[in-house]
Amino acid sequence: MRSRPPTIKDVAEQAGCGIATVSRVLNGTGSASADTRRKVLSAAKALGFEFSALGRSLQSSSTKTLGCIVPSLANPVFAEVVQAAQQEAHREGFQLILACSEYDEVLELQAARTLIAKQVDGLVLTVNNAADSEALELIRDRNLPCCLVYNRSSFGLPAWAVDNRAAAREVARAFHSQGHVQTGFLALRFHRSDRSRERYEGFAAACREFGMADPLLLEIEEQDGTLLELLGTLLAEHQALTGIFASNDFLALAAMKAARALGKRIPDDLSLVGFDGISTGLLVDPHLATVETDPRTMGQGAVHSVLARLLDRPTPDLPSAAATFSFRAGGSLGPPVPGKADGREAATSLPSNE
Amino acid sequence: MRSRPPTIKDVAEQAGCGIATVSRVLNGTGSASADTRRKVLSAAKALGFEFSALGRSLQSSSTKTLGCIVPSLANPVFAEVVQAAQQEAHREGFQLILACSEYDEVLELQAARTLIAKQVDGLVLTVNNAADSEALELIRDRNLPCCLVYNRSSFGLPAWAVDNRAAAREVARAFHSQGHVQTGFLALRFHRSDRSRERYEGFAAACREFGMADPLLLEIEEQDGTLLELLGTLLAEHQALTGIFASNDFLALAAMKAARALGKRIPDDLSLVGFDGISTGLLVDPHLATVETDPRTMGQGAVHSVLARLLDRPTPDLPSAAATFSFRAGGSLGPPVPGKADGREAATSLPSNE
DNA sequence: ATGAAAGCGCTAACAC
DNA sequence: GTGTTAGCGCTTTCAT
Repeated sequence: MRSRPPTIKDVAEQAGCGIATVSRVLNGTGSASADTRRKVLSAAKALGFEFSALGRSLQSSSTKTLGCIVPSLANPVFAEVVQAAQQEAHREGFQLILACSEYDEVLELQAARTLIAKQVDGLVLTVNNAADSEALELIRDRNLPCCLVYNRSSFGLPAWAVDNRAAAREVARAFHSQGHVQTGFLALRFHRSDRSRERYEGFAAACREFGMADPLLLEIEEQDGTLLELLGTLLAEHQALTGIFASNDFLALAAMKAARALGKRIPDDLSLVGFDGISTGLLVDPHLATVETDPRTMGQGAVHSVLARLLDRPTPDLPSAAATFSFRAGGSLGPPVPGKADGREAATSLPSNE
Repeated sequence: MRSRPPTIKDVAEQAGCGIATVSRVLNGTGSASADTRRKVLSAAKALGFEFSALGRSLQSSSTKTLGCIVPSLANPVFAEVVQAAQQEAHREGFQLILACSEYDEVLELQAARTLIAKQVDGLVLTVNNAADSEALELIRDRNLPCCLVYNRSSFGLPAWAVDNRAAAREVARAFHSQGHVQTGFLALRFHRSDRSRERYEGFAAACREFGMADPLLLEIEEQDGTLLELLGTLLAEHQALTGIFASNDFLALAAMKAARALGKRIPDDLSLVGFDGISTGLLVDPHLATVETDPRTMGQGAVHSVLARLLDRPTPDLPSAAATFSFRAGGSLGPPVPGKADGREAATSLPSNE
């Protein structure tokens, strides 16, 4: 049986004094005679007493807790965001309550409600669609300190975000300078991610700007289970494309795998560019060309912004748009090589040596 | 300015009734006249009232919150564990407070303390060294519902763990059946992870059993920054090894990259086997041979175990040792090919087609 | 220096 | 059917 944890009252009793004295001594606030102090201290130790954050929070109306909502931890980008956010919060004595929206707006709203009910002091979150998120609306209405991550600012909330359109333009520029004309944009859960759509729109606009063909939008709804097969089918249907920009690195890597299964050489038969800059992209051969972002800085920055508001500190500077990403070239991005792709011949080519 | 959120008292006042009535109506407990009900409901809506979990928890001494401690979210295995744990907790109406120990026992203990102070109803965690974790001791002393993940049972706590020794034995068996004799065990943060040590010990014992040479222990302390260089040096120093078992997949993939940079062909010049079964291992070419585990099942199961104890439900069955992993062969594991490794020649070999 | 008491938001036992 | 009240653990006046 779990015996009720000792309370301040138990300590007071054991020490033979009032609860106020215990509070004062243990918190180092107010004064006490050396004798009382000793008695309180030893009583507390004997009982294994620790303050309950509950009573304290109720009293102070501050839980020292931040809510954190991300779509999923399966994407390493969000795992890193959360990890960094947790660390930064911890440094300031705050805990993190984690919720995953699973790319679902209903869950997202529900999570926001729950966290608000738990009286979190602030929130850090990536929403599915910042422009019309009920969760954000709720938070804004409650006037709760909050910062977005990887979403562009919305509802007047601060945001640590990547400039998706500018980044996508760099990708288009890179494809163009390598001589690509027919490209595709590969997206997973397109309608459930404003990031993905911004990347597509920026890419399409830039392709036009550089005189390339409009990129083909290749949407995928399913999850990992059959992902490789779906990609295989998709790639087989669009042999004319010489380059594909994927909405994130994981998808790009999967596409690379699927393309290889089709006998395609990367980048000769098909160039691939991802988005995010996850470390795995550097472990494959050739490495994945991508838009590198910095999830750690984002997560940390977002917490910092929230805490600044909470603790009345100067608001931290948001990074300039240009500083939110950097393009990683080479590897899976090269000039298109004319001629029919063939698995056997491809196999005799030298692997890139980067 | 953020105005104080409305309390039950505000609603009672607005509805012209007592707070108990409000509580009864809004909680659907007890009865009320249709008229009162209507007034309360509309008052609550008008005020945007939501119960504060704080007052409720203080009263019920249950926070509907679970603590979760993992070493890091950088390892996808733990990211998945946490994600699954969060989902399972959510299904039962529980939230998750997340803490990362960063492979540090001090942080681990501190996290446990904080979570206990926050009055979490239970804990799910992976500790650095289960056998002598002060955090576990604390939790055990408090008699708090708790379940370990990826650690073997310790302090009498239930555990959803992989049978590291048995799994490592399968790895040794695989190496042996391919004709390997001189192998190495590559470990990151060896002394900070009982999992890693168990894998090594099981591997070493099994190598002996199969008549192979004792595996060379290759330890690495540093983090990612210079990881590839360190690995390159290490591999260059141990050219005699034909096979390496890495303590986790990420490390194995990094080793693969480093080996290639040295001009080694995988698996001809060097066979590699990882541990965990992260999805990335299937995206590289050749795929990574590894011990597949199921982090989602582990995370979910652990929460389930804790909740069972919390809600007085029958204790779920832990998986049998043999069911905690499965060996994935092929790909980066093949027979050792005699002859000096050379980058140029290696380049002309056919890539594996799995 | 220290104790008594109010009050944070809520639920439940008890009156009426 | 509904209001009053005690009490969950704590901090903080306010007396003494």
